[in-house]
Amino acid sequence: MRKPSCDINKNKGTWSQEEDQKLIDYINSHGEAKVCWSTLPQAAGLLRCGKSCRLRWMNYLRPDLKRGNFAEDEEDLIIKLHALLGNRWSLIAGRLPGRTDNEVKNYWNTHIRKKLISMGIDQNNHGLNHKLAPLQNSLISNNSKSFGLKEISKNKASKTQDGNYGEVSNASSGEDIESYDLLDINLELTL
DNA sequence: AATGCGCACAACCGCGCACCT
DNA sequence: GAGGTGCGCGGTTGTGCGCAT
Repeated sequence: MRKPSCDINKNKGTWSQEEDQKLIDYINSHGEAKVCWSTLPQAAGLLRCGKSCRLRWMNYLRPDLKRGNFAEDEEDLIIKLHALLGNRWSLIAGRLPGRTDNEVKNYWNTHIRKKLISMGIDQNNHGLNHKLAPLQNSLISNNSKSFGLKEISKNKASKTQDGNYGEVSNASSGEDIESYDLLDINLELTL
C-alpha cells in the first residue's frame, strides 16, 4: 500500500522566507548529496513533505540556478531539443546550465508554445519530423554506440550531483558513452 | 476604487522506476 | 520474487499580479 505522497497536516502553498532559510541552512550544513528528502522536513523543523522540500530546493534555492528571462539562444536550444526529445523536460533542462525542468516546462507552455502556434508551426514536431526521424531512430536503435532516449533519461547512475546528465554507462557493453557530445553532434548535423 | 480577466510562474499530485528488505 | 519505500518526472492546478473595464 502506498502512503499518500504528502501528509494533509503539512503546510501547503507558497514558501515563506523563514521556511526557505531553514531548508537552505539544513542542506548547507549536511550537504545536498547526503540529504534524505523523506526525513529532512522533520530534521530541519519544516512542516512540509519531503517532496515539497526537494522541489523547492531543486527549482528555486540551489545556488547554481540562473534566474530571470531566457536568452534568445536558450530559447532556440529549447525549441531544437523539444523537437528532438519531446516533453522530456528534465533532459532538456540538463542541456541548459542553471535552468530547471520546471522552469523550462513553464517557459515552454507560456511563451514558446504560443509563439509556435501563432507562427503556424506544429508545436509537437515543429515541422521537423522529416529531419528528426532518422536521428531519433538512430538514437533508439544504435545500441552499441548510443542510448535510446528512455535509457538516457532513466539511467540514474548517469546523473551528476547537480542533477544534470553526464556520461552514460552502457550496461550491456560496459562502455562509457558521452551522451552529451552525441546529442551535440546530432543537433549540429540535423538542424 | 472595485472587480473581472488573463497571464506567468510556483507548487502539488500521481505515477513509474530503482533500490532495499 | 514480492512488497515497501524513496526519488524523479511530467502533467495539472493554484496563486499572485498587472491590466482593462
